[in-house]
Amino acid sequence: MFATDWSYNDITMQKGEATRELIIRTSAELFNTRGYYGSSMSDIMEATGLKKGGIYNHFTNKDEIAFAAFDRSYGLVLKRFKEKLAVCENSEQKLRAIIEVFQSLLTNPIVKGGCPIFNTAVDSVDVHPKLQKKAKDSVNTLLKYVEIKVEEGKIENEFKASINAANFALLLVSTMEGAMMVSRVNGNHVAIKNTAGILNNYISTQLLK
Amino acid sequence: MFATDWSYNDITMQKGEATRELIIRTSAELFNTRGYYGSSMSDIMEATGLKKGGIYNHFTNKDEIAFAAFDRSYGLVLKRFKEKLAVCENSEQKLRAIIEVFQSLLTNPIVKGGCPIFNTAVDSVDVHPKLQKKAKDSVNTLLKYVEIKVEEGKIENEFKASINAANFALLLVSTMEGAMMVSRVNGNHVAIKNTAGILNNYISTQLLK
DNA sequence: AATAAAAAAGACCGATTGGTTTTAATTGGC
DNA sequence: GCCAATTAAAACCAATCGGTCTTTTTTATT
Repeated sequence: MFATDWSYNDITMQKGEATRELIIRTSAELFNTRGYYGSSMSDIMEATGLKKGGIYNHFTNKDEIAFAAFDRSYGLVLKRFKEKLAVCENSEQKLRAIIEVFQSLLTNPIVKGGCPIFNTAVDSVDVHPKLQKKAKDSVNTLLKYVEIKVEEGKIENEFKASINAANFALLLVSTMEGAMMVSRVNGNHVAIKNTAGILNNYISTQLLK
Repeated sequence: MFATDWSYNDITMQKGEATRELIIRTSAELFNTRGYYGSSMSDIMEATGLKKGGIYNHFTNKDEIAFAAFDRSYGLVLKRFKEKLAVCENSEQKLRAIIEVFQSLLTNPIVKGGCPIFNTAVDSVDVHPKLQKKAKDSVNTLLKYVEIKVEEGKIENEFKASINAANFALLLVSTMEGAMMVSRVNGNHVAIKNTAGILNNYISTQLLK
């Protein structure tokens, strides 16, 4: 500890590091709500309160900011999944927790604007290959994560052996993400809430033994 | 008919009208693949082969092009739904046809880039209020369209009376749209195909009496 | 073929884009 | 409290953005 300490989230760091975090945190929200091309360096300057020199002292270009912002958002989403699932006692609870986390991305956002993984995927496809690659990998990691939870439920004899884990994961993720889009464009949480209810019911009637 | 006739899709028109159509048709594809801010006037100039003067002779600004492009795409999507459903003999066939149309938006695109309704919704939310309003209305029209088909199936005694038409419509549309996003970012049709299969199975086991 | 109107090209515009470089201020270890 | 290093501001840059305006070309009518 020194006379001049800088901190965010109780983590002590040097000033430079703190500024870097500020830029990432701020631009993550910009990118997630307005997209890559919808967020200009001027927007980032205004949102952070820094001037161009202050920003480019920490990043070589806009792309690097976008990558760091995505990595942060993606990490936080995965973290929320892991934390919520850690306190579950069985696979049924875990699947319901997954649905709840998706819902929470809108109702209690990690980063304003919904799911940063899918937002980045949609935002980058066909226009930003590098960002698209990152988003693609993340989407598929998320799908695999859910698939494993379903598979575990089958092994534990909670879920019917006949169900296809990969397909159910795809259904769950696609549906929640689609519903988030509907909710976002409508500016309310009706779609995501109803969809969560439908999926929870599907678990009860189709998945459980 | 005159000495100099211009045509597109067997429709005879004046040259001006033909150019206007060309601009709309071309920019609709640009906007659907790259988004509003991802498509510049220069892009539209290059894709149409026209210079700035030629384009602004038909539209007052970029917004008007985007609106016209969206209206066209939206109209074509609705048209495809209506045409495919017109030859169905019952509500079950109609619901399966709806799923097929969603799938076809990727496999046999009306406009390259997937579903123009959802793409525009995601693209415009929080950054382009006017476009967002159009997209929002279209999303909800589409949801209502599906809901009515489900409701009809209940009246015809094909579907269980217990099912919630609005909720099922939301499930179907959200799921197919989410799966389209997964397919797009992965650059293949695996997700949309599998999801269509799951939903068709859902109809068989949950909806039908 | 002449002509008025419509259409398209081309030159131009200020503002903004992402990015660089130079200068000034702050910071942290001694 | 000094000094080097880090950090950030300020000024600057070429390129591109959406858009306007004038001129030229093409079209449609007589």
